[in-house]
Amino acid sequence: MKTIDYIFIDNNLQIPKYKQLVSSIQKAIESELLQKGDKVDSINTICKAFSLSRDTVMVAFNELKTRGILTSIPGKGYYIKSTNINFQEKVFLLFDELNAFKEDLYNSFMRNLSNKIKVDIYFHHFNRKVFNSLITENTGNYSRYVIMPASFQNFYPLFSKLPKNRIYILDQTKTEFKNKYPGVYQNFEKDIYNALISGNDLLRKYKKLILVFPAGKEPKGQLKGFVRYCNDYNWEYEIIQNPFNRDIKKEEVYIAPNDRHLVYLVKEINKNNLNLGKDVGLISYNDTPLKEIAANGITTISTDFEKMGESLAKLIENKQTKLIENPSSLIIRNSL
Amino acid sequence: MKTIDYIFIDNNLQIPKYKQLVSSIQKAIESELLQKGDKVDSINTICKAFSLSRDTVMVAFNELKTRGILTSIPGKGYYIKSTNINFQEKVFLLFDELNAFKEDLYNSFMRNLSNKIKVDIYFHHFNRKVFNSLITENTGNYSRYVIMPASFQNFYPLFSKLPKNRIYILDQTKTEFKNKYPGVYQNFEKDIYNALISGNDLLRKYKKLILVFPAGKEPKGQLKGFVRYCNDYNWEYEIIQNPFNRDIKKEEVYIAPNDRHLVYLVKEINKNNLNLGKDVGLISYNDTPLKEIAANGITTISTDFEKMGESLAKLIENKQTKLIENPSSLIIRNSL
DNA sequence: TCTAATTTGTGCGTATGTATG
DNA sequence: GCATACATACGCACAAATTAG
Repeated sequence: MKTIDYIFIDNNLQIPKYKQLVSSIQKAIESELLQKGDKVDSINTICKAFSLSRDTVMVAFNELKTRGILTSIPGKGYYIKSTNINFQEKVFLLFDELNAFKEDLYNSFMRNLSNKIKVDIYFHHFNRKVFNSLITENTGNYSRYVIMPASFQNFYPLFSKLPKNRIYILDQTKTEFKNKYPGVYQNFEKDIYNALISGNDLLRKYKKLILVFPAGKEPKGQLKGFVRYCNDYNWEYEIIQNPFNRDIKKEEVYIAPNDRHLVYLVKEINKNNLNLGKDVGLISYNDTPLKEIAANGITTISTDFEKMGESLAKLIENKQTKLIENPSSLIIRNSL
Repeated sequence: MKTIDYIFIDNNLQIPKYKQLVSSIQKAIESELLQKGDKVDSINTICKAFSLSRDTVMVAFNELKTRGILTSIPGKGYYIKSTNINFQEKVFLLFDELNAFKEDLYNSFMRNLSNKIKVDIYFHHFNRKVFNSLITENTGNYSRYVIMPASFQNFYPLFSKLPKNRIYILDQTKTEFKNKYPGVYQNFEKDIYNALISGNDLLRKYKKLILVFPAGKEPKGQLKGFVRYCNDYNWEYEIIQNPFNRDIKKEEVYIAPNDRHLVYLVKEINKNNLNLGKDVGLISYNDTPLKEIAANGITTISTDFEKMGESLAKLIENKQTKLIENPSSLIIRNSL
């Protein structure tokens, strides 16, 4: 029988065998007995050599895989992928797209996470195929999976091979999987509804509300909440796909979730010598520092991305399984 | 024994041998070592030359056959049928940090890249250890490496195991490795120098230039270019680490590369009833759409991130090895 | 081309101890 | 005392990938 000199298993010890195996490999890396790229003995040889169950070795190797230390190639074997044994956890973070307010979310998430946790970031760009392949390709290589599903439907089957209780849904959720997966989400419908109510006094000087809703990436809850508010409070309203070539009239309020639309609207309002915040109202979505000084202050409906990052980090650090609704508010500035 | 110079098999590598064989042939076609119609060495010569099993070679050749790259003539041998290889390019993209103007750069890069190329994005957060481990851990997993080295020194040794001619330096470069690696870079010193010259007429109404330079992440070229301009044009100048608690006086111009400093300055200027663009000047760095409407328009020194993404995509698509200086300009708005 | 050996990956069943309510 | 859930450990079978002869 082959002798393996870097693994030590003691049956009488209190420590579970698979954990002894994990720390054996770690120590072998520390003492440079095992180096990057080295092949580790196969599951079968190890379980025979130490009379362990195949499963026990598998459990140990899987943990090392989720920490990024080992990698496996079916039919070939296990290899040392990284000699950095400091990370206890590796997080798979799947965003929809890179944009300005992700900066706050991501930085707050990283700041609130202990440095024993490593985060890899991916983007699916609202492309279902990319979304699918990123998840399936990275299955098994991370200890936590944080996923921003955008408005994709029916993606549970993708999760079937991910470890349960290690999945977190970010930003969006549906009633269908409430209480099914933990995470932090925006209640889009409620947020816009309540934000508009809290702006009732300021809105009174206008006659018509216009939501700019391109209907691609935007969450449908926004639309629902807007329509519900308009109906409940007897507003004349309109939903448009974009503001371009539109004749902007006095006593209109525009709600523009997209920043390029926002910039266009501000410029058009100035060009037509309309007074922003008096003749025409403007409400933006997702706050960034610059909106405080843009057009003398843009009123914004925004979820608290700092808080979202913090809540997510806490969920992961403390292994909690809550579903947290992220706070949102209307930040009132001169544009309304 | 015959020497075969276009096949490379490494038994210690984690990649299956037949896959190494497939990519050897592909790379030989790419580099025009093998051309359409060429005869490939026979299965027997290859399996003897590299001590492989006959089957291993067969598996590789069969895969190349089903992909339409090879064709076989019984009794004669294998021939290159098509040089149209569509093997999946994977790009390793290492950014410094996630921030608002990366959005433009990244989106333009992705838009200009053919969609068969996959991009994984990483961040080193100006942490040298993270920078090192991300590169070493991902060595061998990608066909292209795009690296934003920030102001790190002496990182060539890290590149030794990366495939040569597959490395691109982004955003920063040093005279030391000009002409060594292709890429797209900002000439920070020249850009700020020329931008300020192009603003000479507008600057004339002020007396003192103040650069807000936190001296951490910011490239030193900015500082050098600023000082050189001030000396060449006889300006009174000052360099401060941050604008907080500073008494802002008339006839001062602030150059604020950091957006939080920018927002603070605008608010302070308003609070002190100073007239932005008349009493006090303000120049920002890195343009984003919102800066057009912030404080009635913020004058900005900015490299063209759209162009940077486009140039980078073209370098990769066309396998060029140029080092491109990205265009930069002073975008004049009301704040100066 | 066929057969065989080795390896990872997955699924299912079983058993034991421990913690929780 | 009982039911339940969870972690640990073992055994077996089968699928799919890799490599060899």
